Amino acid sequence: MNEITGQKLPREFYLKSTVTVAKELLRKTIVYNSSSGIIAGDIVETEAYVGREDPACHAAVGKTDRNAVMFGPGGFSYVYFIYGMYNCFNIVTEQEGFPAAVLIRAVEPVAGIDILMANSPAKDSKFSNGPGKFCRAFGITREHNGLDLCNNTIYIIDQKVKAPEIGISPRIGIKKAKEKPWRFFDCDSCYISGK
DNA sequence: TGTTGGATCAACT
DNA sequence: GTTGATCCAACAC
Repeated sequence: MNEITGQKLPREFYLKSTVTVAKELLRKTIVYNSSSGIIAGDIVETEAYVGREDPACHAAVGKTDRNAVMFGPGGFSYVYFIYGMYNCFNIVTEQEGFPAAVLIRAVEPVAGIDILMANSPAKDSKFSNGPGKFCRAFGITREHNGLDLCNNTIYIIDQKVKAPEIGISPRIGIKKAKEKPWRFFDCDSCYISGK
C-alpha cells in the first residue's frame, strides 16, 4: 500500500471560482476512506459546472431536492445518479448561495488498486477513465452525497508530486452549452477519457 | 399519477 | 455509428 502524505485542502480552496478550482484540482489526490480500506487516485480530468447562467448545470433550473447541496458552500460532495446505472461525483465550489460544482471525470489509481479492480467488471487498466467508471471503481453512490470534504471519509490532498500539463476542451456528453471550454485534463496522463 | 430524458458505458452493426 | 441497459428527478397533466 502506498503511503498517502500531503496537506488536506482547506475549505478556502473550494470557495474560489469554479473554473479556477477545476484547473487546480488536476494532480491533486482524492482519498476515500472506505469500509474496505483506503482508496486514492490522482485527479487528471475535471469539468466545471457554473451556476444558473450555465444551461448544462443542474442548478440552472433553480434549487431542487437533488441539487440542493450545490447551493451550499464549497468543499462538499455532490453525487447524482444518471442513466439508471451510473453515479457522477462532483465537488461543490464557491460561496454559499452560488450553485456550482466540478465534475471528477478521471483519476489515476494511487492506492487501493486491488479494491478498484474488484469493484470494476473490466479488469484492465482503464477502470477510472470516465465519471461513471470512476464512481463504480471507488464504490461511490449517492449515499456519499453532501459529505464534507474537510472530514475524513472523502478528502483531497496536495501531494505536490508534479505540475500537470493542462489541456482544455469543450465538455463531454451534454446537450447544452457545449461550446464552453470548461473541461480540463492533464495531457501527460494516459487515464483521461475520450481522446 | 404518468411520462420522459439524462454531466454514461459497453456491446453491437 | 448506433443502441440497450435501467433509475430517478423534473415536469406535465
